[in-house]
Amino acid sequence: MPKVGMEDERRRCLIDATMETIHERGYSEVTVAQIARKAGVSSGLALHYFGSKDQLLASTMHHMLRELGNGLRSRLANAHSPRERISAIIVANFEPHQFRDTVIAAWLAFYVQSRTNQSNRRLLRIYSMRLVSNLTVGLCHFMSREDARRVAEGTASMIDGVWLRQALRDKPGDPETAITLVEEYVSFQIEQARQNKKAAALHEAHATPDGSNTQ
Amino acid sequence: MPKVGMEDERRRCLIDATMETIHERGYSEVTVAQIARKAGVSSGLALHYFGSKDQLLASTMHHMLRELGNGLRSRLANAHSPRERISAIIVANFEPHQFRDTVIAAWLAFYVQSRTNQSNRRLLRIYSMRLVSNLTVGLCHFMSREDARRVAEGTASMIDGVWLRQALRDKPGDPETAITLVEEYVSFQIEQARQNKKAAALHEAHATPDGSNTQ
Amino acid sequence: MPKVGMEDERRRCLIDATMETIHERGYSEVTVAQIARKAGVSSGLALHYFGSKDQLLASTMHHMLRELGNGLRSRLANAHSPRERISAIIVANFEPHQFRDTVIAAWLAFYVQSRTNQSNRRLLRIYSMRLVSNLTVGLCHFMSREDARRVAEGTASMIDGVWLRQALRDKPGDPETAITLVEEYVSFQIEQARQNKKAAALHEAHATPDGSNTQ
Amino acid sequence: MPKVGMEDERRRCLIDATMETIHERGYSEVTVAQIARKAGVSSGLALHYFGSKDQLLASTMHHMLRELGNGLRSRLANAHSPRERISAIIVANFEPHQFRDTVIAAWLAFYVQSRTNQSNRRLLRIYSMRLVSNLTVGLCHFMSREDARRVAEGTASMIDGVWLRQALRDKPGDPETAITLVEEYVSFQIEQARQNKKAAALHEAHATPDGSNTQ
DNA sequence: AATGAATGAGTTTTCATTCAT
DNA sequence: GATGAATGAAAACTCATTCAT
Repeated sequence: MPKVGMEDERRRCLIDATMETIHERGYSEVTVAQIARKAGVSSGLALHYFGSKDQLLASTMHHMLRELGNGLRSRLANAHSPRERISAIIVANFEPHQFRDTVIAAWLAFYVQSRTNQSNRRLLRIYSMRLVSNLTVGLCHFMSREDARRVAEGTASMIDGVWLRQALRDKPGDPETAITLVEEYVSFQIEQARQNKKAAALHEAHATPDGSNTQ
Repeated sequence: MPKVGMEDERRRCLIDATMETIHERGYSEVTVAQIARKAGVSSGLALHYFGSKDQLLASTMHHMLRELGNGLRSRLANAHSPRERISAIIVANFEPHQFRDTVIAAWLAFYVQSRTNQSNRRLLRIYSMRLVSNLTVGLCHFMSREDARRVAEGTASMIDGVWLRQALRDKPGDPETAITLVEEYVSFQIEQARQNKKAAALHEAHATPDGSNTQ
Repeated sequence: MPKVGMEDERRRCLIDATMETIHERGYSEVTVAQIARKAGVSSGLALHYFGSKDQLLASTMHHMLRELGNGLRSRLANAHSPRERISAIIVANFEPHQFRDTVIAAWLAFYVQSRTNQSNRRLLRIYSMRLVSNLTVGLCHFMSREDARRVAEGTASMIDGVWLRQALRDKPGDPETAITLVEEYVSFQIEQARQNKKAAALHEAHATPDGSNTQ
Repeated sequence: MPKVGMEDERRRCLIDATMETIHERGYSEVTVAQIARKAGVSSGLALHYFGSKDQLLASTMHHMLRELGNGLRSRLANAHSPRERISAIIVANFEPHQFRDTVIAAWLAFYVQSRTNQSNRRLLRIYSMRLVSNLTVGLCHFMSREDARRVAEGTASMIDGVWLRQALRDKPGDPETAITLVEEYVSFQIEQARQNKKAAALHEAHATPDGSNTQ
């Protein structure tokens, strides 16, 4: 009994089923038949909607990136200072809906698999660069551009590392703890930058009390 | 062209070929035939030595864990203070031989795949717990056990995250940069703990002006 | 060219093809591809229906046992005396549809192969014990239980032996001749039992001239 | 350490190992490696001695036929009457050395497999025809040639059937019981023939009291 | 002579994809 | 649109056979 407008729901349903199947069996063991069964449709229909297994997988990754992007965008909309923007980015990566085992499993699978899949790789790098770039812009308010880049990279590494380690845990992930861990790293770096600046200014004052600028 | 006594060399050769094939094609696209071709042997021989594709993959993971463990052990042997031991653990994770694209690719593949493979999972968790435990022991010299645990987890996350992100880079990884990033995190945490302790002591002094130390 | 509702016919077709392939090539040379080709389907479909080669072979044996059982049951339904029941059992084993080269070849293959296959062995023993038990019940009307057992075993041996020898013949088997051979054995045994009984009765009469019968 | 005259022993050893392997795994599961391992030699040597797996199997069958033939010949040498010769043939088929599970298993395997192997088939038919022919010659002393053929065939069937059924039993076969079963069949047939002849003679006497012979 | 490492042809099995219904 | 029967290409795996040692 075909219904109008069913298609979008079915597609969504198949994408969810794809993530769950990756979670349950692992990326390399996923079959179209399993996904279709979990989605409650025939394997023929799954292929009909997405064209091929590869395209179904690619669409799933697209979907996940879009969800993450949407979350980030809405978090950023409510951030009104550089520091808040940095936190918004971190929090967006541990949104309860994202930081679930199913999503984590799918996410890592795509992450690793992207190494050898050009089109997925491109997508993921765009996302990843945007993340680092957003962080860098925020951090630039507190430190040199060079340092900001480095700290942004460190922050991104820590976010990704927390995800990766969560994948092997038995207990569901706790966004709070994860956020605290990353926030702490950022805060230390900002504080350190502040102290360095102060020290530099002090040293400056001592070295050139006549007000001449050595830089 | 059978040769006697070649078995160990051949096994090693096949394990290397497995890592390279994972690197080149991705875990889910690996076939025994490709591995065997790269190792310069017939697919029959690969199966003969390892029993099955699964066991070849498992043996490869075993091998990688052992290599990493050996490196860590020899680094620890030369570390003579708690702080040095912490650094030794970090450095061991970015040993030039380990921090190569081929090894990184294989490593991540197994990491993610272990989520759905019980025996691999067990292996990896043992390794992972030992890493965090070693770090915690070292950090306990500078902070409370609770904090040490948290910082050790953060350190491990950052190490894993750096690996993960390196997997998607085009340029070969730079151990120096990676080590610096992680070391900085640890140093900040230790420094922070030192300051907290000092502050606590100061506060204590105020509270008990007679100079007695209750802790 | 998929058709709905074909499954049962296809399964039956594959089972027939299995018997024919065993007949033509011998059990140890049978391949799924040959069976599928003979049945006019792809090897994938054969596996799809039966799960594995082993299960296809097991299903074929099941089918043959069921056919034989059905034949026996319908023959027994029309038998109205102990002697007729014995004959019914014998005739059922040489039903023209069963006593064909193809069926004989498959039958013997399974028989011999069951020696080393636990689940097939169980099936075949159940059938074999039922056959001997049925014969024994019938023969008990003419002789002691002990003799009946022995004669039943002899009858079964002869039936199986006739099948075995037919397998190596060039000419198609002749049910008539086969039945006569086995019937003759049974008739002799029954006749002998009758004579023994009479002799015993006579001897009894001599021993107890008053005519009383102690038996 | 090659020894002169070892070859024959090795060949014999491999043939025994072949029979045992057939017994343990079943004809269709036999591999050269298993046979060689059981014989305590390398698979290369097994092939070196026999040329190929097929030839090793064929040699094993040859060997078994020769053993059976030798046994029969020595039994016949001690038989001094037609009736004794018949018994000798029967007994030879249940010689304790022959009527063992290992030999039975191998024997049946070759029997069934011969259906589709021309050279084995030829061998087996020669043996089988000789058996029936020997029996027929013996039985001709007691009945018409036509009846003798039929009874010989029945006897052979019963012998083969007893072997076949023994293959599926758990308990080791009992030659005594087997021999009794077959002997009984032969005795009945001979006795019956004797009675028929007497009846015919009697009837003859009545019908033609003048002594004329109607053939 | 004897080994067993090595091969590669052949077999089972899986699964994405197609297509008649 | 929707199904799932059917295919066939590709993969894992087995094993007889070869051959350097």
